[in-house]
Amino acid sequence: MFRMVRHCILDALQQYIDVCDLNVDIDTEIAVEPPHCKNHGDLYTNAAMVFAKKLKKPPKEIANIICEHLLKIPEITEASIANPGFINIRVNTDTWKLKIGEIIRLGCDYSYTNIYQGTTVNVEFVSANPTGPLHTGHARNAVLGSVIANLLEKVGYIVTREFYINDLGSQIKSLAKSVYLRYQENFGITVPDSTFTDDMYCGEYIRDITAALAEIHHDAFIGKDEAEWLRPFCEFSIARMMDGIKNDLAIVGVTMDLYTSEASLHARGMMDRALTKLMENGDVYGGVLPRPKGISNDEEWEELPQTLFNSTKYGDDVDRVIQKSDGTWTYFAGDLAYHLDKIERGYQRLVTILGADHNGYIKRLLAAVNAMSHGKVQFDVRLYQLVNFLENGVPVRMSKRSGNFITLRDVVDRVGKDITRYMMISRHHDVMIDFDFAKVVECTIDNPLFYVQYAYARICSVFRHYESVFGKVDEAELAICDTACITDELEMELVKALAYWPEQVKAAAIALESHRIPKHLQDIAHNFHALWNKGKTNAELRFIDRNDKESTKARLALLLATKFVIEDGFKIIGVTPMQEMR
RNA sequence: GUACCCGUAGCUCAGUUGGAUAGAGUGUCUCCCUCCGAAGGAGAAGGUCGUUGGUUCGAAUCCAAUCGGGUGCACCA
Repeated sequence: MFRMVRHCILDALQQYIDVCDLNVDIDTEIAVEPPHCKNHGDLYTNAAMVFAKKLKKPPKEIANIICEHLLKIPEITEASIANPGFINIRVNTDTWKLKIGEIIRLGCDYSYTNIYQGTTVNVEFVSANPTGPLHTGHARNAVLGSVIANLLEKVGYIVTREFYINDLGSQIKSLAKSVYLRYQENFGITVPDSTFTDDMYCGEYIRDITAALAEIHHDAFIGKDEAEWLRPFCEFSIARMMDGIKNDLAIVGVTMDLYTSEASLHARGMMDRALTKLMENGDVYGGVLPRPKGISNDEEWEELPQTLFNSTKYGDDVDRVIQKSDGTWTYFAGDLAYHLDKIERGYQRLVTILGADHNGYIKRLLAAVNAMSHGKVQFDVRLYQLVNFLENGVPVRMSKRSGNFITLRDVVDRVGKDITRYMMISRHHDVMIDFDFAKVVECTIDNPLFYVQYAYARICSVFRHYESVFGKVDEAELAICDTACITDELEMELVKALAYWPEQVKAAAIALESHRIPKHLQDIAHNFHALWNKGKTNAELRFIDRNDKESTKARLALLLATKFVIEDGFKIIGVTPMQEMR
């Protein structure tokens, strides 16, 4: 219905003007939506006013043309113009009700719109350093990334979910050293905590790695030089940490398609490739950077000549160092290499999910991708605000090194996967979340997720009741049953809400905003609960009428469609629907 | 100092990417099960969309200032 109106608008204008000159994206630039005020009809569009600006013609003239076309569509019963150029549309009731059968036939495919037709997109998310288990901040990243990936698939993208492993650098060495210290303890060598320097890791999980190491290698590395044990300890620690991270992801329902390691990029000479690529553009030069404003005057700062990327040309605040004065690569060089790797793998679009603490990093990443892909790859970085973790209103301090942090596993163990996922995505990614353990646990009843779950459980309950009266439900039969008895205002509102669902999924995908999905599910659940309660006072609206199988089937068809849409929404956000909640 | 984000009902947040009379949940008040699940529903009350200008048919939304809060600002990863 929504698409039909959009295409009709496009057709209307094509007769009078060359639409190519307008270059309008009919899916994103005009609104075709249910109006806030019901008096305005079923749908409204602002198309006439949008085009009025582009064509420099009066909105009402354009509105007239569009209305004429809309009225040629048999399903549209009314199309009128309101000041200053809104077009209000009414659609035949039977046409709305056809959606019920359509939803039952299509199931979860109902919300699929192939507007991006197989465009390839890489969604990089989590990418936690393999120096410890995932914590609460990663939980938001993981859930957000996975839902965005699901949404992109809904609009026709071919999605690769990717995790970047930072397995080079000083943090990994610190990890290996920490493991080595604990390893010694397995053989009676006491290591006081003071041996651990600030940059080392002394969480309990280090002992888990150590125990496994000692079992395999026994005391082979005791008393040996660092040069001998550092490399194997790095490799072993990373492998163990990544196993743990993969398990952590699994318990929040996240599966990656690909893990790419920084070390492998290094081994393939990707840093050099990236440097060469930028040199070809003339974006590399040797120079000296000014002292950054952010570091205090007490700190040392040497002005040394280095290899720089001219990132300011692409909107960055300052140019960035690729190679230090001693010729070694910077961390940013690794990211250049990684993003060149992604570009060369042929993705048409890249999406990266990062925590708010990376906000200073976005501009240089955008500059890098823009420069290396010659502006041909669409690149979106989504920042999410940090999760404020509270225990009865008191903020929990977390430090990765001391090992004093709440892990993702802790959260899932206490509140479960579904509540964790729902909490992490039900708010806009730009807004901070207060995640209070005590509240989340004690207020599960108040959690909006349960409101939707309850609607779903009630629907399932009706189906159980139906089967005890009329026998097994035949879904194919429901898909084609006569819906003439569906006439009540609340019933029609539910039908229209279901009809609107694919549009909402599409909009959420285009905006990369996962929080819209739970919001719309709540709206649908609300429509359903209202209808349910109306049946309490008005017996004619009850779903099951023992004396009238035909109208019972029609109402069951509506419920089945509602059930499918909730299932679809839950699938997108990765939550399991509950058949019963007793 | 500077970059990015936030500021909407007592509280927690939406607001479909500039649309019509700004909406939910929660809390307060009043009602609704002889009944398919009351973990629900109907209604009342609650607002200078931080502030001030600007852009236009039209602004919570865009722009410029400004106030308050958050997160960052390496040649470290």
